[in-house]
Amino acid sequence: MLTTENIHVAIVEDDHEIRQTLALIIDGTPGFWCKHTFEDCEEALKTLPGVYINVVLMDVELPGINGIQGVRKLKPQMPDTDFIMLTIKQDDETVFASICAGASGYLMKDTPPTELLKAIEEARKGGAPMSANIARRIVQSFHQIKKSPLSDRETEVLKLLSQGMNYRSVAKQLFLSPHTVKTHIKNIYQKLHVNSRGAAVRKAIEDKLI
Amino acid sequence: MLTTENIHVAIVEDDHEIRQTLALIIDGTPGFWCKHTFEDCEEALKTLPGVYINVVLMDVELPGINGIQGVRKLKPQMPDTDFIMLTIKQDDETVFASICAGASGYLMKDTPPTELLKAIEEARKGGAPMSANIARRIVQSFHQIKKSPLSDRETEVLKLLSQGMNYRSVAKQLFLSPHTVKTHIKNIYQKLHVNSRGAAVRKAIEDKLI
DNA sequence: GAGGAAATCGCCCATATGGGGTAAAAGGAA
DNA sequence: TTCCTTTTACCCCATATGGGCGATTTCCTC
Repeated sequence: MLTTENIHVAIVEDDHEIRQTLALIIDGTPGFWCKHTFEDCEEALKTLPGVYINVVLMDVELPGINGIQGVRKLKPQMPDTDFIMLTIKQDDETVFASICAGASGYLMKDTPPTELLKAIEEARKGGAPMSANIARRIVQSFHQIKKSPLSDRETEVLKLLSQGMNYRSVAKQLFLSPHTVKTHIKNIYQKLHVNSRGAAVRKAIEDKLI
Repeated sequence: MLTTENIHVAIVEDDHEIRQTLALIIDGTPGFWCKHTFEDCEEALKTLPGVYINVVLMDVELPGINGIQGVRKLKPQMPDTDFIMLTIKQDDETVFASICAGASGYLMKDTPPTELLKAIEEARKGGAPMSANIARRIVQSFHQIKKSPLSDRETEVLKLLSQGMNYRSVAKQLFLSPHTVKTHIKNIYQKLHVNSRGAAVRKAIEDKLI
């Protein structure tokens, strides 16, 4: 019965004390079982791919192969295992790199034990546990609030262009003269500092204009 | 004293019953105050920019201006206000569009009252409250492990195209004949099922190919 | 060793594109 | 009021583009 089975946890953490503390928290809680602890990724890479583990707590700042590189190597070999990064840093780069590498969650090292256990459960359930400020950072990376340099009409035109339409199709769609469409496009290019469809579409998407 | 002040909440939700239920939950809880309710974005747009509101609960599926468009219009005028989307859908597009529009959180409509209130507080504290599976979707959007249908060369060509280069420039850059570049582009179009620069660039970016 | 992508190069041709202009009406901001 | 932006519309013209063909070589897989 998977639902009543313990969650199998592994820890990769170079600091002896923290490692022991984490292991004690996990083993001291019903439903959790700390199966493996590693001092570094090199050790983890030797053992983890061959064993059954649900959640790996992975320190980010590790000597040698760091936690992010570790996840990048391990995740493809353990697609059903969830990786939760533990870190003292919370700069955007580290957070994103971890997530891109395949981590499911991202917690600060000072996360209280109860939170940590909840996070492990949440990761197992398919969630993406992360400290509130980290979640916000990720969300903010989507925001890009700066307002569009393009007018509504121009945005509309560019959107259609990005769908592969040409002057005539856009004109027909928007009930405009092809000449007008062309004027809009010229203005779009000026505003975006580009001079081709490809570059315009790219810039528009990157800047979330369309 | 901001810390002891009630959290001022507004609701935009077309379903009468849900709207009343949400308002009751909020007004029935110490520390929360439902200041406004709206049936649609049009109404909300008239009133909200002029009032003091901490958190807006915004239905996604609204008649007329939908919740995403609503947030896009409102957020720039209310940068200190947090928007939490409420939805029955959880498809990737909707989630991402919401977040890009400026939403801070994203909850399913069946979120229990206590969770909802926690989410409002969390948003106010600078977090990004979202249902576990939605958080996971966002995280997964970073993963994107699926391999490209384009060959390395084609990817290279498309990347240059997206920067605004034409056949000749690309050819020069890659030490190829313009004919070859054209052939690559034709193949790219075939593989991506498009027939123009704009659409190719768009698809490539959306599928994270370049 | 046959089949199939990938990468390279070529030609023809109708049409789309981008850059250079001009201009007028409507609406908001200074 | 004046100025600017937006939206609409038109002109000319050189060049880029996309679709239709075909071809060789290499390399990988079956």
